[in-house]
Amino acid sequence: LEAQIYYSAEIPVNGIFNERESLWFLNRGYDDCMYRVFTDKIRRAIRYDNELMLVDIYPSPQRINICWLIAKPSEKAIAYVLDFVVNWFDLEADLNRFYYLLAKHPSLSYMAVKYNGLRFMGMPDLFEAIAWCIIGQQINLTFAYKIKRKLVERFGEKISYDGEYYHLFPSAGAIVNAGIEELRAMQFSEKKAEYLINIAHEFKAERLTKEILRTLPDLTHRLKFLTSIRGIGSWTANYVLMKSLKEPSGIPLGDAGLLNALIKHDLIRDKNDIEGMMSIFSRFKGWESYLVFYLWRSLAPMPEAEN
DNA sequence: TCCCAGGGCATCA
DNA sequence: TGATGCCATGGG
Repeated sequence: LEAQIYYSAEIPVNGIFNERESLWFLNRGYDDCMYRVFTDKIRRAIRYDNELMLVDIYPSPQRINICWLIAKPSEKAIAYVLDFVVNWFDLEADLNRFYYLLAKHPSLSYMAVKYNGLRFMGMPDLFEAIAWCIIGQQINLTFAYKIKRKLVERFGEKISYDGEYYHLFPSAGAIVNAGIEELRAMQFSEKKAEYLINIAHEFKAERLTKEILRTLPDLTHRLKFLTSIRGIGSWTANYVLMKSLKEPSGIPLGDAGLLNALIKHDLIRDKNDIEGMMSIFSRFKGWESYLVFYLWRSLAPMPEAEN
């Protein structure tokens, strides 16, 4: 039975795009409760102002098609969703610039071929990105997604469609009303519960927004601003800037996966080899976060053998 | 059992 | 911008 489609739109892609890599990334074995992956599309809920939407997103090499399922969206909501998808899939980057730098590196040049067309997957919602970092600090990803799901199912809005629920990440306003004990019961540590509620207050009071971060002059100032907030250290600040604000030079130094990938490629001696790490990244000015993303990618097996 | 997970902070020197 | 202990729990 065909789903009723109330509106559809398409976004052209700037250059090469490997849609199978994107789908693989979104469905790589973790239980992310923010979307549902089908063989050829992703379905998720998106809110703009007071419009609650459910969309199917069909990625293909030349374009991404979007279909609205629940109701006809307003013009502003359409524009918001298109911008959201462009940021989520990083459709505006010119990957050739990155591949040019990769080609000059003897032990990393293979990535431009093996992961050709892989685009940096972002996290457009800044509050979600920070909350996700707080949750994920120093615990394994499986457990982190488990906690995230509990938080989302308890405090987030949801849409019921075709027998499934589609969730929105909780607003800061919803988390402000959570108690430490309630988050502790969801297996947050005491500190993480404190951090998250405090950060929700910062968002609700609009002392922390994407616009404020964009207004700051450079990466150094943005890092300093973020790390002045309790619970946000260097790793979280860099991760958030690259995932949510498309900061091209963000490097989550100290990241366990990043260090493992660098050691695996024999690019650093050990996890304390800061100079070795800076030496690698100095070759990728303006594309540091892309290198991080590709190094993370290299830790996982290929999605299909014939790739 | 022990160690490590997509860290950060308090404390001590 | 030193080193160490602690937090929470699950998987290898």
